[in-house]
Amino acid sequence: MRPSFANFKKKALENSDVKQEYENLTPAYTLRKQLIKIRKDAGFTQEELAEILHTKKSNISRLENVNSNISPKLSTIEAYAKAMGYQIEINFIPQAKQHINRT
Amino acid sequence: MRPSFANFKKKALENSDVKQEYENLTPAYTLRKQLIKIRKDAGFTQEELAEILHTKKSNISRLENVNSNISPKLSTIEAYAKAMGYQIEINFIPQAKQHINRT
DNA sequence: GACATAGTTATCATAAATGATACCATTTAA
DNA sequence: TTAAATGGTATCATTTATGATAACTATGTC
Repeated sequence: MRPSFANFKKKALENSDVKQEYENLTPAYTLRKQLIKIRKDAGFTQEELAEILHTKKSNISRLENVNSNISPKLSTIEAYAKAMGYQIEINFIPQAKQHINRT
Repeated sequence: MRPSFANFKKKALENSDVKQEYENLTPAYTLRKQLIKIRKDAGFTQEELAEILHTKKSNISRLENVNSNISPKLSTIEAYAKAMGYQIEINFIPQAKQHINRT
């Protein structure tokens, strides 16, 4: 395989639906979508929420944006939720044991 | 009121049942209790968990300890949970509107 | 076109979480 | 009574989230 094609394949996989679906299951991704939803439902813009939290809209954007690779503090999520009229609840779900798939 | 007694009352209130119950409802407090529970249920010591997470037991203690006033990162909670065989799930619960209590 | 609104991205400074080390308290077993 | 095991506390260094500012895209309205 020529290197250029290998490189193309690698980059393609990075943006593939497989990776996309995998990332959609990540707590961080789910969280951001939830944050955006409760803000929109409450009828606030990023700038309005920022003012309530005494911060700037750019910071709210960074928090909500999927592309940002930060892992927010629990208190940040709490404050965001409270400002929009929500409490947060964290549940721990037992993981199913992984086993090798023998086809 | 003499200052010494005022000071005593202040310190007493800080440790009162009222404050205790109030803090027990906080997500941070609930979280720590949940963390400790899943670790104990899985049969691990702080030191054993620390080794899995490539860190030190003192850091695990700080994370679990109620007296510590840190607000952990989401990724930290995730890693802890995963190491003990759990996934985390964050739910947003609508807050009941506060109203002034007119007695 | 000009203008406002809503959100994004980049950068830098600051605050806070985390890592590492050391030491202390308590409990339990030899 | 020692010694090991478990957990807690304090401190410092490092990493990282957050705050603040500025510039940008995209959209809609006049």
